[in-house]
Amino acid sequence: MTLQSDLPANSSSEDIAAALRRSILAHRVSPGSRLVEDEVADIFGVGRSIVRMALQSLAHEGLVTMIRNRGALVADPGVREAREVFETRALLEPRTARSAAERATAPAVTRLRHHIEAEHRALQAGDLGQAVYLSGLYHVAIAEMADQTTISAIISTLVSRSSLVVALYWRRPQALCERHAHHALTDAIADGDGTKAEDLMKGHLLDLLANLDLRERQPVGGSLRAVLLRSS
Amino acid sequence: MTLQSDLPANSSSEDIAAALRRSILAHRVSPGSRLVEDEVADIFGVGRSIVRMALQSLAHEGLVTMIRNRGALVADPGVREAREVFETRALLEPRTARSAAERATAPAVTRLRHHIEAEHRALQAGDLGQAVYLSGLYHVAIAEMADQTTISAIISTLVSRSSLVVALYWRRPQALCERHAHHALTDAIADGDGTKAEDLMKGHLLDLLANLDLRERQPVGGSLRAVLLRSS
DNA sequence: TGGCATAGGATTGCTGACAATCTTGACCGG
DNA sequence: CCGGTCAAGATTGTCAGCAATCCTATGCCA
Repeated sequence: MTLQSDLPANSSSEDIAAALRRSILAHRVSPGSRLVEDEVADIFGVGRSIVRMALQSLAHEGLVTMIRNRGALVADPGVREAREVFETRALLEPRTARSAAERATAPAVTRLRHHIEAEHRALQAGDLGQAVYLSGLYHVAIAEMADQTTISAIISTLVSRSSLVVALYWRRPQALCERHAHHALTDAIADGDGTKAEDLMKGHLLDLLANLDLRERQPVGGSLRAVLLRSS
Repeated sequence: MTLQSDLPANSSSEDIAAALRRSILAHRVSPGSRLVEDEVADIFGVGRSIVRMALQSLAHEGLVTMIRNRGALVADPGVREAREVFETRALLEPRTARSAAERATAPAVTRLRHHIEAEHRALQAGDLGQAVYLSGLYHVAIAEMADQTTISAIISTLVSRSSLVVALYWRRPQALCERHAHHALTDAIADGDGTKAEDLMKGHLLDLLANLDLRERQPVGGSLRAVLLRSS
């Protein structure tokens, strides 16, 4: 496991959860990897109880799977969950994009464009994982513009899980569609055109789902033994 | 704090969380009440770590608010959150009801009717809290019929939070509308009429929202001191 | 060789104790 | 009488250690 920790020395469980989350969403640890409590605790320089709390948080978000007496794994969503996550987003995000457009402010739109730029830079630097992570932040930023904390929180976890799904099922290495979709959507929001924003978001999500390769797949990772058994 | 514990002696954190959840949803503990770790631990005969995990679970569900160094309170949603919870349900549940209708099976419909009967009995017994709890289970049962675990889980937490909202903002002591709405909805599902089920669910949720008294309200509960200060 | 039992190591589950923090109530000066 | 300060009690936060559990690998036997 290679987690860059930025050494916050003694940090709270939320700090640890955030650091782990970033690593998972940016695909620096792959789905199915074990997250051993002692190991994580040593990396961040904290006790195991802190790590346990952080892992439980991530488990509630669906980023980590905890199995009793066996520990925590980075979640490894199947095709069914992959589909469900995007279907749920399709129910929530279009309407939310409309609300965001209806109450768009100049600084908020600027923030959206900065998100897109950062994502673009990551792509050009070849860091696909980081780009996916930033792309998720863009969607969360829209949800926050809509000023509905409840929906915003739900979308945030769905976006997180989408990042795992993309790590496992994404078909095309370079997703050029992304950039255009986000640009067009941002323009609609900047114009305050709620209907257009709603439509664009809906199309964008369907597009993402269509670009997944949702064929049944053997669960990846797990123990080394499982990997070797599978390759034989 | 009066929590009936049914004494499962040494139970897991999920058992404790479930017991606490029931007590909260059935309005046996009021929003704003403190949930002291030692106290809960004694009631259920377990250690504090177990209780901590259970409380953290409930916090993630939005039923409990945890404040660092100050402990856990039963959540006390404001009018804004009340509205948002129902708005989110209005986005998710109608479509889910349609799916449920489209794949309805006879035993599942029977289960729905049993839910309604149980709710009815609770109402007649005068246990409004229990009735609200069972009414929530009815909605969750529909979500489960739709066979979408992701949406189902989200709806489940939203329904839980709705129960808190009802405890705080419900306008009319006897909600007769409920029974008719649930009956009609069940009929539509039994007939496999997805469109009708979707419409009925939408109307039902709007109806619920309309029956809330969403005027700004001083936060209830908390410390006794806060209560007394407010009444002066 | 292949299947099965078993010992060893690794990891998690949990408890008790102690430190850190907050609340409460009394005290004191104005 | 009022406001502020401070100590005592209550409660949470964290850690270290031990027990329980599971995985792995070795050895045995057919």
